[in-house]
Amino acid sequence: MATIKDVARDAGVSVATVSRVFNDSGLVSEDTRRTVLDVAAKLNYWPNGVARSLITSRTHALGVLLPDLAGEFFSEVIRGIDLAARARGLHLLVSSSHADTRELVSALRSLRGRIDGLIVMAPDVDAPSAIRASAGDFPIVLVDPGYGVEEFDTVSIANHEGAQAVVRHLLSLGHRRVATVTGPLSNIDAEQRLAGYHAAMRAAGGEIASDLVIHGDFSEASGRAAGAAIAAMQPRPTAVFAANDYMAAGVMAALGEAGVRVPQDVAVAGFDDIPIARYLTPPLTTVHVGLLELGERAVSRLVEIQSGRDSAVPQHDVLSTTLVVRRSCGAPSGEPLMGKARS
Amino acid sequence: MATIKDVARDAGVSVATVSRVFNDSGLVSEDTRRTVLDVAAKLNYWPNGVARSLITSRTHALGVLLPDLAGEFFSEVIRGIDLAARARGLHLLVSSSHADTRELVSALRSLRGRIDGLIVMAPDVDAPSAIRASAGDFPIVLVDPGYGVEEFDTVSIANHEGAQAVVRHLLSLGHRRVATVTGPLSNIDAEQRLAGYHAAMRAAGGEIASDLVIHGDFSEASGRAAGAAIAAMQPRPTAVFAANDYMAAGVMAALGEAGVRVPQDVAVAGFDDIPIARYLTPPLTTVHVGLLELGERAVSRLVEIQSGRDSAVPQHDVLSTTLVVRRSCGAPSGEPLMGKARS
DNA sequence: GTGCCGCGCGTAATCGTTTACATCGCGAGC
DNA sequence: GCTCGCGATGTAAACGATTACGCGCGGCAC
Repeated sequence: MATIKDVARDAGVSVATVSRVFNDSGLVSEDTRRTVLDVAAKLNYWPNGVARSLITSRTHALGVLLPDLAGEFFSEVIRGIDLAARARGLHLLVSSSHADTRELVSALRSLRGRIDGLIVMAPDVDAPSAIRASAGDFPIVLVDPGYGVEEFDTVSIANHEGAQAVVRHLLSLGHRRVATVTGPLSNIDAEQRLAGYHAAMRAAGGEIASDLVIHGDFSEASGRAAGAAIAAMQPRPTAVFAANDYMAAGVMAALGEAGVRVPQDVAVAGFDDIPIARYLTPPLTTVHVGLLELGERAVSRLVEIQSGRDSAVPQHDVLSTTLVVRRSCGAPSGEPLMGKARS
Repeated sequence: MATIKDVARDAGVSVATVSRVFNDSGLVSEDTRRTVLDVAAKLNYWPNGVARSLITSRTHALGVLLPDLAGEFFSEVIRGIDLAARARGLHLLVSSSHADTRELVSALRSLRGRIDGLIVMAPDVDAPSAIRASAGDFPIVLVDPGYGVEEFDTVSIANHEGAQAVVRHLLSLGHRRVATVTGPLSNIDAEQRLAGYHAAMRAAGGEIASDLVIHGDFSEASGRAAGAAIAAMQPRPTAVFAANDYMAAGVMAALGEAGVRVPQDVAVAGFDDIPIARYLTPPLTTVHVGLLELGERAVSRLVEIQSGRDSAVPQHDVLSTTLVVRRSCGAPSGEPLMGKARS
């Protein structure tokens, strides 16, 4: 592969001039400029990004650490990040499936010097301190972290409000016996969504009972199990709030198999508004989370920090949610059937 | 951030020794080894990846160029790549949403020197030559490219066989009037799947008629439109093969709204077996494509080429498909309802 | 005692750029 | 005619690592 020296030699100029041509740093005559560009094209030359990064200490790449890539939740988040990064001419160095904190630390290390900033989605509670300890000197934004992470910039989801809104909606439709299927207990989203459920139930006179809280793990399978349990309960709840859409899908499938009709016999609602939610039968009432925007905000915050503006104080951005009423809860739908198709 | 020099100074050794410690290249006494490691830990030192890459010309990163990140198809492919890369200690530099070939070329350039190999999913027919012209000196694997790309290593999907198998299955259930909804004409998958449909129809005595071929664009919306059209046809086809699962979902939704029952009135089948396929109502009969394996094979081929083995001749790997019978086609299902849940 | 071997380590070149600083030539101003 | 200023270009020092090569030294064989 041709280097800057080859181009300089063939064009009869110094490497500095070639460099200046490729960096638009003016002060090079139109003639030499053209010559250099011609020679470069002939040699298929393009500046080596790594060498460039070494001297400028800018990589034009952002690191993205995710716990997983499966499912539409992560898929949408990373898509949002990609869109935002692309708009700013940044590359993405992704790394997922970090089972434990140790793996996360080793991933962090190998990113040293390769990225200008980092976006981390770390479900583990002890992750933040590990990150602080082993990260390089690049800025970091935590997406959807736990409580009380003061030291980092964060972007999170208004889980509590969203859950409250959807449960309040179910109560407003006349339901009193509203069950919930939770996510894994250690997960912060799950915890906050459960708290939102409790708050709404208390505030609006829902029935409070421990058997109405069914534990799941965010998977479709756990939703199915919960759905089967709900179908068999005596008396049966008249509504179910699942802490994410995948579990809601499982609940609906299990209810259907047990001969329980949705929404006539039991209303169902989910959380996240992943793309498939609208394609389920019946279309799922859920809480819309701007997953794309989550990524956009993380990237833009990172760029802000880098550019020096506003660097000192970590900011805590909370993404608000919107209730999306579809047919699964039995209320008149607020959304046209063909609307908002995401292709 | 501490550099190798800082560590060398504090540990009272030369930079070469520090380097040797971090590269396990033997020939360093246990005592100095320990000292160096201690000092490094104290200074939070870790070798700078960029500097390392510059001299070794190994980046331990793979580039991934995709047309898009949306939807479960791409999501699964990239997940497969990620899994395979992680298993080999490689990072992923992803870049998506390349509307045209020009954008692809500029992305390719900026990858120069930053990756050890490249995986490209380029739907455009003219892409391969553009890639060859502007790529660096790293190996390239094309995933699911068009016909006749002899110069590159490729991994593709057995579209023709898969489509033939599913259509043959519909015919074996007694259907004769089988419609198909195609993908965009320019897309190679769409073309091959349509060819497979035609081949099966001809071979097994299906009804051949041009109005049975309905054009779509792989989006759920186009599937809905096709479904509405099918519901209104006289006489109505008794089965539909949609060229991907998203369109099949749209077809089923539109049929349902038109009061046409699936599978009693019309059998429906799709292609790809994306994760949501099993959660649709009824669960979708489709052609399973090992999307994860697609990624795995691309990565392993790249690694093979790098390691020098078997470098010369481009290989063309074809991933076979499997028919997955679920309830949407009315045949006895081959899959237990709870089976194969992907979490 | 001498020569040789090999371990442990240091010196310095190198990777491909960017960029501060030096240099050169040339027209303007006096 | 001499200096000054400035635009265009070259020289060389970084950036942070890896690694070929060389060197000192202790032990062993003769």
